[in-house]
Amino acid sequence: MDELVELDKIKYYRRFEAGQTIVWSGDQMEFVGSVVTGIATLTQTMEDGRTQMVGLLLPSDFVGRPGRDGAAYDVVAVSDVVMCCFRKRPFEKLMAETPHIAHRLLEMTLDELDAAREWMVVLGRKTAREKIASLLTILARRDASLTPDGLVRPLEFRLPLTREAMADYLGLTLETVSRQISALRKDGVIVLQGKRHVSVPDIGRLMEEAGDDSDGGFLV
Amino acid sequence: MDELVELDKIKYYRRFEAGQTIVWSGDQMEFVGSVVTGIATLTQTMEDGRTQMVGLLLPSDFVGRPGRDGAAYDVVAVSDVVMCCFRKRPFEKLMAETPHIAHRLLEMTLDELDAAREWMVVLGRKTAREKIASLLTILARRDASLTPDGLVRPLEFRLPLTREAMADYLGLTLETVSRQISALRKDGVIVLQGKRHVSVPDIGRLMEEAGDDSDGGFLV
DNA sequence: CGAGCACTTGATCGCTTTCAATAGCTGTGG
DNA sequence: CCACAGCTATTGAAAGCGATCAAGTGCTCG
Repeated sequence: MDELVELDKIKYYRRFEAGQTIVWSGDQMEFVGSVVTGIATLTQTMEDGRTQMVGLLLPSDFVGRPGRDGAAYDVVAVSDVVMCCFRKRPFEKLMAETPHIAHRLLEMTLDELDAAREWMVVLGRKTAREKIASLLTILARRDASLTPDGLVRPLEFRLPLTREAMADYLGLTLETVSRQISALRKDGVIVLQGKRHVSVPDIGRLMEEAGDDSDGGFLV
Repeated sequence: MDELVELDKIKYYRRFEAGQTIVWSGDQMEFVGSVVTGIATLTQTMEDGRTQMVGLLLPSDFVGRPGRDGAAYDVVAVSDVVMCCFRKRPFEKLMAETPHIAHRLLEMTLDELDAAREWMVVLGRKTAREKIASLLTILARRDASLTPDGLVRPLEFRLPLTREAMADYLGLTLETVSRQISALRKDGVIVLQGKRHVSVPDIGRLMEEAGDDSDGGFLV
């Protein structure tokens, strides 16, 4: 794997604090990279201040658009974030020379496109309650897939996002997010320990609430 | 350009009638290709029948996911459609051998991803009126970019979608679409000749209504 | 202890949906 | 030629869901 050696030579790490903007929309991007630890968001803001999250970056997710100069969206660190970065020009050069990297990038971009389209259904057609359940399902799945041993029961995870960030992801207001989370808790779909720790007694139930065709309680 | 010759060898054309489903979600896809003439949509349907369009395929747009077996969405011909197809296996083989094709495909996928994210803002944060104006802006822009001479004024185009298809694109009901189109017409933002022919006296005005930061009346 | 922040909860408003009736168009068959 | 079915689109009235406005709670950190 020669290309990994080559990638190693040009990689470096950067650390960002929670709340810090990693990239400003419209700016030149001098690097591409991937999230190592922490959570970041991709957001678009309209002139009047309405904002919509268009991507949620969890560890292992790629950031940047090889071949494009400007950043299309703000990238904001939600928690403290460590990123593995490659300077853009050397990375693009390497990409041009190593087909394997381009292929891998295409795969990842297709995955992102699928995720974006899945999210369009959530935004366009789901109720507030279904939106919340959908987000929780995704977070639960991502969390479980990162746990090496596979199926952890009972399913528990920490909410990485504030109510406002969830609202921006879901096209809702933070008040509605809060109300729907309370409602799911009252109905026993989720159990909260504090404001940020969620446990899901029955993932199948949660997926039903999300309106997805789950018909099974298993992940992945 | 050797790869074009190779592509030529494996390409063929298929014709689909308006209303016909080109690909069923979940089915194996035996080809990839691109739209030559006509309009098709990518849609996702929930079990209870709610449907959301997640892509609009105009001439030159690519269809298919190299490296993936199943189709993720229904592809439906809105008008009569002619597609240029390549059998999937030979195409993938060619792609593996010719880095240029993989690069081109990555470019196109990044474009689609941008379009999907732009649409997430529309779905999540815009009002019904802004949604309609956004769709009309996109159609006007696509239409103009296809006209070889560039800037055609006055801006006129045929609406390729039914009210219901627009509703599915915008996450609205067809009644709301109808009402908002009527409202934009009453306010002079657009002029209708019949139900399907639109002319836009002032594209800047339309873009303002879309809530986008236009600050200029020029296209592209 | 008080300021600041994230969150919750309540009351009301209004936009979009829902339900329903009607119009216009096209094609078919008596 | 007209009647009628079937489809697309428009319009009206009423209902409902989420937004908005407004307190108030609980936690952390100075």
